Amino acid sequence: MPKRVDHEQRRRQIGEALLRIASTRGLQSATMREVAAEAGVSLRLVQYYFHTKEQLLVAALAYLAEQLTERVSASIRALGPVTSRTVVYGTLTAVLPTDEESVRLTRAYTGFYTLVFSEPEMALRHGAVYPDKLESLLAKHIAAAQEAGEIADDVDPALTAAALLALTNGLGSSVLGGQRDGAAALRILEDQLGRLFHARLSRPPT
Amino acid sequence: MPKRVDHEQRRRQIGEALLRIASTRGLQSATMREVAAEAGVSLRLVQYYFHTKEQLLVAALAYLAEQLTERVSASIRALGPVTSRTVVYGTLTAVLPTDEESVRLTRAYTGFYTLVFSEPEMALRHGAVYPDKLESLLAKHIAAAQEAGEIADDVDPALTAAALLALTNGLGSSVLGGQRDGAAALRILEDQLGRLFHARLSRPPT
DNA sequence: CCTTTAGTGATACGAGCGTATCATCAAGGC
DNA sequence: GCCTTGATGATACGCTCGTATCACTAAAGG
Repeated sequence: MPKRVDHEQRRRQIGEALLRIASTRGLQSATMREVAAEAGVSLRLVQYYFHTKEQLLVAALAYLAEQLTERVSASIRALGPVTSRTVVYGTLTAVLPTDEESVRLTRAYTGFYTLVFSEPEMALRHGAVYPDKLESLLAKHIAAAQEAGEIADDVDPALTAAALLALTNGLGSSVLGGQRDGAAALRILEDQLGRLFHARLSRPPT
Repeated sequence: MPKRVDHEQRRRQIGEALLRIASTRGLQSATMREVAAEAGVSLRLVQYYFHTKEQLLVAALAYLAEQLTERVSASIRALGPVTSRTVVYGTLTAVLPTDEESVRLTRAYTGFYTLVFSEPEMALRHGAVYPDKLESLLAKHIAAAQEAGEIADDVDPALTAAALLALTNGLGSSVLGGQRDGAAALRILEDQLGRLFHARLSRPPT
């Protein structure tokens, strides 16, 4: 066999070119030709490694999920010792588009998310319901914090986890839509989180 | 002048055909030809009333906003006497995709919202930042409920209004994405609203 | 009556898209 | 040392899109 090039590296190179386009010009302008130009390769090469555009999208989404989970765990680690509280804070703030990297990730992710609306069949062909895992993870840690007395007893962990995730997604959309900046969104999220944690302490019976 | 047809009615007929497509097959498949077919007219007629597609989109968005505000006020009215509490509840639950009509409206609205991501210049050419007005309205009524003792004093009306709106948008997206159904989303929203209102009463100092 | 003009229809154009085709090149196995 | 086969490049095809063009109709005004 000739040309001993690393296939996986090439696929990554192309896949991340698509992500770069998705996070700047939007996923809808990530055409095969644009991706090829962004990756610095020929159109034929993109077709060679990904027989169809759908395959390319799926691979790129996998790379994106990889980057996202890495960012989330890094954000948790940065908050010091791993507690239920740091996991919840770290997870949600990592997803929120506050700095350049998270804006990039959120923009790309939103592109794929909206793609599901327009092409539901494609979403069915591949499993990948990422947020569901996050939600149960959050619910678990909320319940744990509840047992530790950091969260009021009458809080429903499942409902609250879903609410926090939906809140964060909604805030992210508003940031991307230019309605507010990342700092303002973070303030809103932290207000809600602060109200949830230590609810017993900060809420006197006045 | 010949053919005494009502121009505004014709424009509405075409604009609502676009909305119908946007809420079923998605806004991206609302091409000029599809809209013409859906409205039961020729392509030329669509071009006649809307010189460009952008004009058609803008007009359709105006119709959609009209329908949305009407639904919101109807939802508030249905909750009985108009109080700050019913305004907040009515507004948010009206936006949430729980029944067939709200699913239609939310789907169409989401289509336009995602269009802003891909075509930011178009959003700049026309003002129309609908949610900002809603947010200040909610903040006003939260502050009023606070004065009436229905909401805890340490709640920040502006931050909370933004959070509720973002939460509702996020929940709406999750419903449209098939992550949960409208009833589940409503449960999550009502849990949060119930926790906000009567915070003093339902939160014993235990 | 017939001219003007708003309304309507069928069709064409150029661009961009995903995908397919054809030819070429380089490296190992016999 | 050729020949098989994986890797690469240039180009073409068929489709759909928004938009433009050309011709035709019918009703009001002089």
